[in-house]
Parts: sequence; C-alpha cells; structure tokens
Amino acid sequence: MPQPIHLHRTEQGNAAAHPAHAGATVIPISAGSIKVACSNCNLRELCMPMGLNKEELDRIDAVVEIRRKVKKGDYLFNNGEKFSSLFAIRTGFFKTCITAEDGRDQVTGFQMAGEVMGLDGIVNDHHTCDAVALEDAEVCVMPFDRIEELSREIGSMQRHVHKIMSREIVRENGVMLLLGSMRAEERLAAFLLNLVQRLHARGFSQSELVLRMTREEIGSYLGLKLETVSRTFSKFAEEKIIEVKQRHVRIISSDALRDLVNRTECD
Amino acid sequence: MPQPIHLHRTEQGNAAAHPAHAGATVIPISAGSIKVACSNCNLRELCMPMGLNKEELDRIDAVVEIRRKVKKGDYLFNNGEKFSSLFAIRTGFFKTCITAEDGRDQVTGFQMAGEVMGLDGIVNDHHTCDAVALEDAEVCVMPFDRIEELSREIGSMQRHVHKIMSREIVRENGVMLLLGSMRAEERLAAFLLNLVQRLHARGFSQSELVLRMTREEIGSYLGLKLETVSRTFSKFAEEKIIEVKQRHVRIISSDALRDLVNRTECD
DNA sequence: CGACACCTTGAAGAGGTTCAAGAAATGTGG
DNA sequence: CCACATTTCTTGAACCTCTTCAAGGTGTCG
Repeated sequence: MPQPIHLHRTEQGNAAAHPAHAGATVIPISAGSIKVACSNCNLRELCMPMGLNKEELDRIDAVVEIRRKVKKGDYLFNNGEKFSSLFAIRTGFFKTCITAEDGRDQVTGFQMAGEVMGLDGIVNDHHTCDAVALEDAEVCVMPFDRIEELSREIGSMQRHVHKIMSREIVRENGVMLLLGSMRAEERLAAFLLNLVQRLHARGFSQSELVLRMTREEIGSYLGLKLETVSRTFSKFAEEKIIEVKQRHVRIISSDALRDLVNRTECD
Repeated sequence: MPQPIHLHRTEQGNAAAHPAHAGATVIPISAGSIKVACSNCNLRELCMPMGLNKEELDRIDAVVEIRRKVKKGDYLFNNGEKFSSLFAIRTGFFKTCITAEDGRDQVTGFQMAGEVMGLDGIVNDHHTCDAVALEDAEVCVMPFDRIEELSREIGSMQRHVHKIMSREIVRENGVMLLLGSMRAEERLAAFLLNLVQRLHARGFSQSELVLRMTREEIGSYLGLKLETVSRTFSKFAEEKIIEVKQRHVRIISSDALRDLVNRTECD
C-alpha cells in the first residue's frame, strides 16, 4: 500500500542526495563517524540487556546492522511488508496503526526513544501494521535472525528479547482495559499519565509535554472521536487539572488525573 | 486472591481423591499410563514446532514438566503470582482477565486447546492477569527456563516461541481495533466468527458452537454490558443470522456476520 | 424441589457521536 | 515576508447507541 510522500525541511545538507521515497527510504550513516555503538549508547538501559561482559557487549554492538533516518510522515514499515528486522528508536516519535479491510484505522501505540517496533511481523513473516514517524526520527535496524542467533548464545540477551515481547503483551492488556471499561475522561487521563511518565523516564519534565500526535490520532488510540478528545482537554483545562495550548500540555494536578483513572466508585 | 470453589460432576471416579483447592490444585498424572508425549500429542501442530528430527523431538517431550488438571471455576494462575511456567491447554477452555486497582475487571482473552497462556508473566517475573478455567481442563506445565534452554539449542524451537509471542501481540492488536472502532453488532459478529473459526480448526462444526462463557464475560471482553450482548444476540436471531438457545449458538449465515464486520460504508 | 446464577426484555437516561461552522496554527508559493 | 490554502483544533446542537435500572423468566445444581 503506497502512501503519500511528504517533504519536510531537513537538517542535513546532503538530504537531496537521498530522495524521500515512500517508506523505503534507507539512509545509511557513515560508519565510524556518527555511529554510536550499543555498548556506548545512552539508551542502553532501555533497549539492551544489563550485566554483560566485555566480549558480550562487543557482540551485541554487531546486532545493529545499520541506522536509518525516517522523516516526519514517512513510514518505517507498513502492513504487508516482508518482516526482517526489529527497530529500536534512537530519536523521534512513532505511531503504529492497523487498518481493517473496510479501511477502518486504529492506532495501536505511540513509541518513543528506546522502544522497539516490529514484533508484530515475526509470526507471519510480514508486518501487520504500519509504523509512521510523527517527527523526524532515527532508528537502529536489528535483523531478526541476528537477534535470534545472539539470543541462542547469550542467555541474558535471550531473556531480554522475551521480556520485550512480554512487555508489549502486558501493555496491550492495559490498553484493552482502557478501551473496554473506561469512559472518555478516564481514558484521556490515563493516556496523559502514561505519556508523561515515559517522557520523564527519558529525562523530560514530569509536568509538561508536547504532543507529537493530532487529536484524531489520540482519539483513534483511545477509541474516541477527535471532538471528544478536544472537549475533554477543554474540560480538564476548565477544571484546572491541566493547561492546554494546542499541542502543549502542562499538567497542573497529576493527582487529579490519577483520581480520575482510579475512581473508586463504580464496579 | 481466593475464589469460590465450584464443585461439578466429574467423569473420573478418582476425582474425590483430589479435593478442588482454590487455584493451586496440582494433580500430577502418573507418568507412563496417561501421559502423552508432545511428540505423540494430537495437538502437536498447534503448540510445537514442526520439522524436528527424532533426537530433537525427544528433548521437546522433556519440556512438559507435568500435567495439571484445573476444575471449572478454578484459577490456573492469578495476578501477582510468581511466574515460572507457560501453560499449553490440552483440554478445556479458559479466560484470562486483568483487574484494575479500583476493582474494574477486563477479560483479555478466551483460550482453547493448543493455545498457550502465561506470556504476560515473563517481563516482571510475576503474572499480571488471572487465568480461570471455564470448564474442567488439563494443561501442560512448561517451565520457562526449560523452554529458554531448549530454545538456545534448537533453532526451530526458538523461532516457535517467538512466533507464539508475536501471534499474541497481533491478536491483541485486533482486539484493540474491535474495541476502539466497532459498534456492538460488529463486535459480537467478529467475536462469533473468531470463535467458530478457532473451533473449526480443532475439528468442531463450522456453524454450531456452545459458548463456554457467560454474557457478562463476553461483554467484558467486547467492552459491552451483558444486557447489550443479550440484546444483540436476540437481534441477530430475529434477523435469522443465528439461532440462540442460551449458550447454544447456530450460525445460519456467516456471510451476514462477515458483512457486519466488514461493513463497507463509513470511514 | 428450591436456591442461585444466568439470561431476556422494557423504559428512561447518559455519554459520545455526528454534523456544522468558525478559529487558530501551519505550510506554500509568489 | 506576506497572502493564501490547508490542516488542525474548538465549540455548539441534535441525535443515537449503549448503559442503567428494573422486573420477570429460564436453566442448573445440590
């Protein structure tokens, strides 16, 4: 499924040499100069196993075949595409979404630095969702057969891969709870708390965030219409729980948000 | 979390010797007599990798530490419990559900013979959901460290484990689409089609099924109230799409159900 | 048989959607 | 750099789907 080509301003002088092909754009980064080894990456705690010896660390560096830049609006991979690699986000922000036969569309997640995408592709050797960059991004491409090879040889690597997959299953369980049993306000509160918590774990503010996605994308993720998302933002602002100015959100009372999510009344 | 003990008629004379303890009941099956090796199990295609040689098959048999019987209403494992094993269903029917802090409850899946449960426990070494038998059941207990060991040594086993986890991720993606963007009728239609398709793959009828769960459990899974589930069943029956008599459902027109799910109109 | 869990159905009500219009921000091209 | 087009966001009003509350029916199990 082809997608529109978006052209955006680029920070790189040589970008013109890499025409922005839809989705398939692969921009190798000259080895040695820009490349950062996994063993030396500041995201290591997020995407690599801990407690490795020197030799193991060196081998893990070899998991990343290449780095790839993805411009805002471009696809990292899309539904139906042959699966071969997992992708660890170095910088940038993504959404993943699935499309039903009738064209209906569901955002299944938002991913940020240190998180892994592509797990859906393992079972049928083809991706079953689209991964779209919501801002200019850079990912580490990790060929899955290389990951499996290394997993067979290094126990902690194997356990790490299993944990990543299990974590995704648990995350999706949580989204099912949200979609299946929460009302609009609770959903949005849970969403904001989750986002800000993940951002905080990456060194950002505990109370301020910039949404990388539209109201419509938030709505799709939360099973709501964009108007409902907008209205709920306004309601929170009116109640002085948050301040909203377009995509800038400041959380005034995270306690109030938590109360909304864990409302002790019903059920 | 203790749960009520349900006593039901049993097909086995020796059942009285195994009082139905809540959840923790472990009933070893005398090796040799009843035990069926994985390599000889008629569910092999469902839960074991294909294309193994004799020696590998023998080793895989050793993955199953024990078999365990779970009576209807009992817990196979519950939220918070230490994780140590995955469980492959031999017979019976389960639901898995998560409980929010405020007591809200969400059924995250229904599992039948050949399907694997427990993947949620890997990431934090503790289960994050409950697994409840909806009918008397028997599962193969597969210690996860044994699975990992074998995965390191047999490539096809490793790939198989990865596929099982990826399949669960893809399944949950589908549930998110259902919960996030479908209306009641569409949800129930999708649910019935999915159930009957899985049952058919196990040799049951393509058009008739017996629901193992209550309207309330269906509702929880589909993000609907039990009354809505009941009404929707009645509506389908009125439209001669299905026949419903309590938990017995006969699908008269699976095309009509498919049309409901893939309604080509909106979005 | 009697108790209990489960299911069905009706009527009223709430929460979210839909439709519509306009405002604000962003990007585009001259 | 400004004017215009486009996308995104907000808000109101009517509507609809699903929920809630209530009552009665059906089935099951000890």
